[in-house]
Amino acid sequence: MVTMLEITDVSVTRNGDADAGAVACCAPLVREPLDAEAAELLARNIKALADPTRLRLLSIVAASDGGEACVCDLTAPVGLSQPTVSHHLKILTDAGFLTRSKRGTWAYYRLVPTALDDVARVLGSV
Amino acid sequence: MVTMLEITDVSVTRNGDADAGAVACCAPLVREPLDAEAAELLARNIKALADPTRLRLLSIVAASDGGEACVCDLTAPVGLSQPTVSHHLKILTDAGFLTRSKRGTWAYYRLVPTALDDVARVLGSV
DNA sequence: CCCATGTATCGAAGTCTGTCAATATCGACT
DNA sequence: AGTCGATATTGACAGACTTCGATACATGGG
Repeated sequence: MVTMLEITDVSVTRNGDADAGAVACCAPLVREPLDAEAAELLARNIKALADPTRLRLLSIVAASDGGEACVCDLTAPVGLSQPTVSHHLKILTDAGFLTRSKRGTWAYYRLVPTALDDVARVLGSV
Repeated sequence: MVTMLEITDVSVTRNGDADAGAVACCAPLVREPLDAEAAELLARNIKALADPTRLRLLSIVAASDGGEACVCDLTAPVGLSQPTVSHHLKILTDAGFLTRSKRGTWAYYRLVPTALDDVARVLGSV
């Protein structure tokens, strides 16, 4: 699918407008009760993960060659339309779990290194 | 709210009917791509956590005296009606994050020790 | 036996979510 | 310019979710 191409443009879009990947906001959740605001914030991040398609997208991107994948590589594995995949990728990017870097006509998505670990750290007590 | 009472009935309900707390189903998510079935299962568990009220309920229960709390102790902190709180507690119980033990007219909820850690382990790569 | 209390269930209203087809946008190549 | 290919956005629709009031289901006490 992806032809050889010299890398010209590398505009990395962290997140269009939504809240940053400030996931590791708080203590391990079982340590002390969350106030309403912290709960709202954490829930918004977890909600981005609470979908089977998005979980698969994350794992596919992570396992892809070079740690990145374009939309065209992702539609077939999850078996959904291109707009739907783009929509899910936007949600994951806005939540801070993915970065988007456009090269030519392709948009390459890549895992944000610590984002998932941060959520894991808040949930778990280990 | 809770009067002293001799412990007679201790019928522990792990989960009424839904899937067990088989959260730690799979590898760390970024290790290898999830198949559709594993993603569906994991997403269902994460979805139970993807709500601010439920996150607060979990943390309040965890921080409660004796590690357990009844519904009457939980409605006030989250500021929602009793049916709504019961509903959220059922979702958390069905997902395997809480256990329900009824003593007298009260229903006491308690954290399932490793449930949250299991989810954290699947998400994180640490 | 009846009542009071704590909890669960039911039904409904409003909102949010996942999905697609259609369309717009952007970049590359001729 | 013109076209083609990859991606994003829009509009629409069905289904799920959150919440509540009303009600039913226990259980313990008079």
